Amino acid sequence: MKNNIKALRKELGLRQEDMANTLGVTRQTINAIENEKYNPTLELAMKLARLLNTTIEELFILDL
Amino acid sequence: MKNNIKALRKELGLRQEDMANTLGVTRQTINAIENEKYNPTLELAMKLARLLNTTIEELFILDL
DNA sequence: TATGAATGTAAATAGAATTTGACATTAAAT
DNA sequence: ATTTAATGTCAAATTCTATTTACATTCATA
Repeated sequence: MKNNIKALRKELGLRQEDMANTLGVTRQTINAIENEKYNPTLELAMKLARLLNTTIEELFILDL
Repeated sequence: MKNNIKALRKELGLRQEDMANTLGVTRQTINAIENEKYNPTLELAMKLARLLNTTIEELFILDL
């Protein structure tokens, strides 16, 4: 499961902490998802996609 | 978080147990997701969407 | 090169997803 | 009306996600 959160995040000029605050999670959670430490829940992933003005399918790539 | 898994599943003539088997989870997990008992992980949600020939965005509706 | 801001990371813990096993309910068909 | 398949549900145990706290590392810039 890869993703391009970091690229999209930087396009918007946001820090991990900014995203964490607006999504109501911690900075470490955002960091862990960006660096593919684990799979987020669907709801958090959808909020992430919405914040980054994109879709789940464009944000996350299920490698299989 | 609503979804239309049941409708799409029946269009394909699949049972909950069929989906569970192909996705490598238990029937109870499929049932719980269909009946909105909890949010699945992103990976499972993506596999579900792929199995049902649709996208996350069309399968799940984040009510907010 | 030194300083601060942003990011990476780790361990412990809490909390939620999923499994297991079992039983109840519904739907379909005989 | 019976039987069987399919679905709904529940409790306990397990696995994994997510939080918290804390410290290390990278990166930019003075």
